[in-house]
Amino acid sequence: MRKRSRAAELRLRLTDGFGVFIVQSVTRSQLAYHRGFKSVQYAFTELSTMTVLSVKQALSGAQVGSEITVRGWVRTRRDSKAGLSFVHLSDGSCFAPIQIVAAASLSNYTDTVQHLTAGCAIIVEGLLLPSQGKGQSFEIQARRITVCGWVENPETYPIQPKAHSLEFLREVAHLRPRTNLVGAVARVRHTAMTAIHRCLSEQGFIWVNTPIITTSDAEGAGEMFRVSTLDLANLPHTPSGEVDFSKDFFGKEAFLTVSGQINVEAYCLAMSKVYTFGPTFRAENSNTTRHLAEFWMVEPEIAFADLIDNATLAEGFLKAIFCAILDERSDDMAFFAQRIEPTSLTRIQALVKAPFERIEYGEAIKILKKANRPFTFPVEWGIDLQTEHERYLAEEHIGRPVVVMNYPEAIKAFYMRLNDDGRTVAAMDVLAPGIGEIIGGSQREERLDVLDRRIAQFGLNVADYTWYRDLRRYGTVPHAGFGLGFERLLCYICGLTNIRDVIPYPRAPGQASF
RNA sequence: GCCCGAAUAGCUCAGCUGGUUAGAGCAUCUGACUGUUAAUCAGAGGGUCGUAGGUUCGAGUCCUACUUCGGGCGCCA
Repeated sequence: MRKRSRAAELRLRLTDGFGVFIVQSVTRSQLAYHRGFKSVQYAFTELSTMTVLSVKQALSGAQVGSEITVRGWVRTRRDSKAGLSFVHLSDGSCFAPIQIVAAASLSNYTDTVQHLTAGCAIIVEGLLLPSQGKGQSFEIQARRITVCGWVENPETYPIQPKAHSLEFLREVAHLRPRTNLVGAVARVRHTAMTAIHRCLSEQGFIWVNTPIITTSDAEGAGEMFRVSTLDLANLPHTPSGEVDFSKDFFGKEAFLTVSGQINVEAYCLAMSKVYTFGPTFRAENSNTTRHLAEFWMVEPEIAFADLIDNATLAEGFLKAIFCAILDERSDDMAFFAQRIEPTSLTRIQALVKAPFERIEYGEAIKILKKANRPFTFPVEWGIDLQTEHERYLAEEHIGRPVVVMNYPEAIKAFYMRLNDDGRTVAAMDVLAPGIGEIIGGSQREERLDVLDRRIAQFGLNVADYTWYRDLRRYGTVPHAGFGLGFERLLCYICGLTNIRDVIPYPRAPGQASF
């Protein structure tokens, strides 16, 4: 490695607003990269004495009366020929932009400030003051405004200060985080993800990083994406004409995971309370507003637990996430309630207060039979609930999320525990209005003999489940868990109806741009 | 995979049973005005009406195919 000259480094000191020094190294090549941007170099060198605040920190008012610096992207500019321009600046740290008051006396007022358009990246130094106008509590009286990056053609910049269609925003996935909506989703997504880790960790759960690549094609949760380094144009074959996967990278067929559950069960039967949380891949040709080919799933698994414990865990878990959103993202939630779905805020406020409705599958069937309405799919004990049935239960009959438990054994996975009635398994689904199934889980079959019968009954090869069966041979215990579709949860929280709007870069059949 | 719908300016849309030069709001540019709040007012620029065929004296409008997007259903989280 080439020895890097210390002299080639320019050390920059920035405060982050809490008085903590950040020392940042900028190499010669980085400076060369910025050679065309004089203003950037200028800003870097001048920043050493400035207090850099996020918009969120600035709007808190804690540093009112101080000279501060904020950096971000212009949302709107309004001019006053009387000698003022108002620039709304956003940096993603909170929902609200901060208002920059730019006086005509600024040296670059006419040639720069008056040409700022939506999307321009700027650095603003000035005095943080209580606002003289209505609509915001604090604003910055600019002393200096430096343009970091212009918008090369304002006429074609896609993000304008107006309502865009969600369909259009999906086409500009790289710029849509600059909108109110997608910015709010990004913050809520982060908060929900952080809350999941925090809430589980506080209850003693261990986060287990189950593999993304699996050689088990027996996970049974759907079509899988193949992982291979074989040359597709020149596949090796066995004497019998099959593709010879022994020549492949892993020496056998490999896929992207469709669930971490099987793997996390092993850690559950050692660590007691565990969860896995990561990306999950399904190669199903699903074209709906609630399916993605790549999505994130959190799967808690608890030992010495039954289905009731599982449902209780799921309820407390969802409520903890909702509470965190209400506590930490009230600004974004107010926006969703105002512009996206009026009930998005009130429904999760109500939900954290009331116990979840829990009904037996058999009871759900009775309710659906009594429903005074025609269903496309006839209702009979033994059927799997269709979307229309789930919607009726969650949206009309109950009016809020509902846990349906103990489904017929024939329609659920082999690993779910067979109930004493012999015809149902200890499975549960949490159904949310507008979204449908948000959680699917079960108590797992811990009895080896019953598990073996189930494997045979489902026509599965017992040899594929050697290590899974070991867990039942060596110190088996009742255990249970569930999977929560993270993006479906976000849809419910934000009141958005298309799952492609709550993940930064959605992957779906025929769709993997960006 | 199945069914339905849509495609007109940078964006959101209007454009009637086919008929002269395809409109509006926002955005952009110019000007006026104002401690403004997705400001307001006046003006200007901006279009191969998704693509390719067809019907017709004449197609943004009707027909066919294709492409892309959206919605519903199935599979599921």
